[in-house]
Amino acid sequence: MAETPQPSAALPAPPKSMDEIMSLCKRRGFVFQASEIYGGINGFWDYGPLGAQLKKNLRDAWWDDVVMMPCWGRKGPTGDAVRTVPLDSCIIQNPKVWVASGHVAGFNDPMVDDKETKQRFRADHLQGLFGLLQQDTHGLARLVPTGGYIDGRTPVATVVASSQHEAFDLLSGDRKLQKAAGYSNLRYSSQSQMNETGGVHVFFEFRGQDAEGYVYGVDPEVMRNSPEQVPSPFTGKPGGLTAPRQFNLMFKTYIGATATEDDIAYLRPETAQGIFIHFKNVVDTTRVRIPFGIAQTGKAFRNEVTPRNFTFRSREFEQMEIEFFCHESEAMAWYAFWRDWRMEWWRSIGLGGGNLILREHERDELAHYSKATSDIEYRFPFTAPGYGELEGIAYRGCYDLQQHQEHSRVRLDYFDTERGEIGPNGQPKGERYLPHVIEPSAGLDRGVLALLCEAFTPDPARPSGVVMKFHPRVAPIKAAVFPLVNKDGMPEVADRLAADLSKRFARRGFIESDAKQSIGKRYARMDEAGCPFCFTVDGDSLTAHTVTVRDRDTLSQERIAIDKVCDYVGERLGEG
RNA sequence: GCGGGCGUAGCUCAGUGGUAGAGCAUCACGUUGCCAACGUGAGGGUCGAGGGUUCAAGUCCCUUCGCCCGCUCCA
Repeated sequence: MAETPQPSAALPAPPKSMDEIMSLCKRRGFVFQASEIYGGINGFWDYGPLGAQLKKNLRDAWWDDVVMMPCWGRKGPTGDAVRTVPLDSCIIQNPKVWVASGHVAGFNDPMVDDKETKQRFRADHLQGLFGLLQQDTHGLARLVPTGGYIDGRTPVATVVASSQHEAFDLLSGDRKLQKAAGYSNLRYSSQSQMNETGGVHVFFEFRGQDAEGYVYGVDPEVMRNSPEQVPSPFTGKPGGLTAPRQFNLMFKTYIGATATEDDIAYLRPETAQGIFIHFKNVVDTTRVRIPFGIAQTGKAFRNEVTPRNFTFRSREFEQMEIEFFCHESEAMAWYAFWRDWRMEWWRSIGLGGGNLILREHERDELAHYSKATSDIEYRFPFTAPGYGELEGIAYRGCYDLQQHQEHSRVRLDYFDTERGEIGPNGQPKGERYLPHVIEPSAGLDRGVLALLCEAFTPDPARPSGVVMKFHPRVAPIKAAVFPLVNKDGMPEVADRLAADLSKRFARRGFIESDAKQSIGKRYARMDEAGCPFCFTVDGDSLTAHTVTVRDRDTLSQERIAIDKVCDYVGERLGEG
C-alpha cells in the first residue's frame, strides 16, 4: 500500500476560503441554513450533529472554567480566589427592563446621529432653513412635493424641533446659527398654506437682512442620499450627521393571546440585563461577597439590519456573559485581570497563533458609561486582514445597577462589611455602595465559527484535502476505533475498545467506530470531522493486545497497549 | 438600505429553447492487511419559489426568497 503521507508542513499555508469552510460545514453536518427546505430565512443558522456537539463542548468549556473552577483556580488581583455563581434568566422580561437599560429608547423611529457630539435625534425632527429659489416664478407651489417635505432641497441650517413653529423660534433666536448660514436678523414674515398635493402645507416664511426663505422639515431623501450636504443642528457643519437609521433592533412579541399594544414584550437583545436585575437576589441568597461574578449563557436576539458573514452576525445567537461586581477602587485591576485571562482562555482551546488579538478601545470608541473596554478579536477569513469581535471585556462602572435602581425604585446597593473606618470595637464600620462591574461578554456562535475557521486546514497531501484541527477539548468526535479489516476477530476487539472509550468519554463527545470501506477512507473521514485520535485494531492486537493510534495533526502512528487507550485519550482531553 | 454576482443530486459543477447529466459522496453485496483501492448493483432532482412568453423553458422575461462580494450599518 501507499506510504504514510507526510503532513505538508513545509509548504506555506494555503489561504482559507470561507466558501470551502461553509461547504464543509454543510457536508459534514456542522451548520445548516435554518428552514432550508423552505428557502431559508435570512440571519438564522442551525447546527447539525457535529456542530451541535462542538458548540456544546465550547459552552461546557466556558462553564467549567468560569463557573465550576473560575479562572482555573487562579487568584484574582485582590489575592482571593475568583468567585462566580451561575444564573439562568428568561429571554422575555418585563419591558421596563429594556427601558431602564436604554434599549427601548427611540427605537421605533429612524434616528440620526451627530458624529461629533454623539447626539441622537429623530430624523423627522430635523427642521431646515431654506432660502427661496432664485427663479421661483411658479411660487411656492413648485416646492411642494409628496410626503410633506420639500423635495430634494438642501437646507442652509438645521435645528431639532418637533414643529415648524418651534423650529422658527429656535432659528430666529440663534444669531450664531443665522450667521453661519449666511443670514442675519431673521424675523417672521408670513405663514402660507398650500394644498396643491391634497394636503395642507404650512410654511413659516421669514425675511432676513437680504433674503427670504422658509422653514420646513428636511427631506428624508436628502438626508439619506446626501448626508454630507446637510448641516448639523449642533455644530452647523455639513456632513456632521449620519444618514437616518432604523434602530428597532429588538424583536417584538406579545404576551398573552390578545396581542394588543399593551402586551408588547421584547426578546432580550443581551443576556446581561437578566443578571443585573437579579443582583440583589443573588447577594441575598448565596452568601457571596464582593468581589464576585454572576455568569450566564443563553440566546439573545437582535434584528440586525444586515445579517452577514455566515453565522458571524445572526439575528438569533448565544452569549456567554459574566458580570463581575467589585468595589470601584479595585475595578481597573479586575478589568485587567479578566481581560488577560479571557485572552488566555481562548488560546487554551485552540485559538492560539496570530489570528487572535486583544484590542483596547480608543477613548472616543467607549460608551459614555464605560471607563475601559477591550475586544478579543479573531481574524476570520472574511475579515482578514482585519479582525472580528469574539468577546468584549467592558468596565461599565455602576451604570447598569444605577439605571435599574432608578427605574425600579429598588435599592440595589451593597453593604460591604469589610470596608469602612475601623470602629471602636475594632471592626470595620462597613461601606454601602453600588458595585462597579466588569463585563466579559463572549459570543458562543462566534466562538464556534472561529474554532471552525481556525481548525480548517487545507492539506493537499491528504486524501481528504482538508483536516479540521480542533483542540481535543472541543472536538465533537473524541476518538474513533477501526478494525483494520473486517475479519479475524478484529471487529470484536474494536467493538470492545469502542465500548470502553464510550463509557468514559461519550459524555464529552462522540466515540466513532467504523468498519466500512478502506482504512484510508475512514481516516480521511475523521480528518474532515476533526477527530483527533484514531485507534486501529490489526493482527497484532489479537496477540500482543496493542493497537495503533494515529495522530490527526502529525499523521504519526504509535503502538500502545489496548488497556492504555482510555488513559491516552484522557490525558489529551485535559483530564491530567 | 444601495450596487454587483450566484442559486441544477448530499458536495463540486456541466448543460444558450427540444428526453435531467458527470465526478465524488451515500447504501447493498463481494473483495480488503495502515491513509478517500477495486468490481457489481441501487437510491437520490417538481433545475430556490411564484408568475409570464412559447408548440416546447433549467435555458428568455417579471416578481420573490436565500447566499456571496463591495459600500452602508452594527444601539
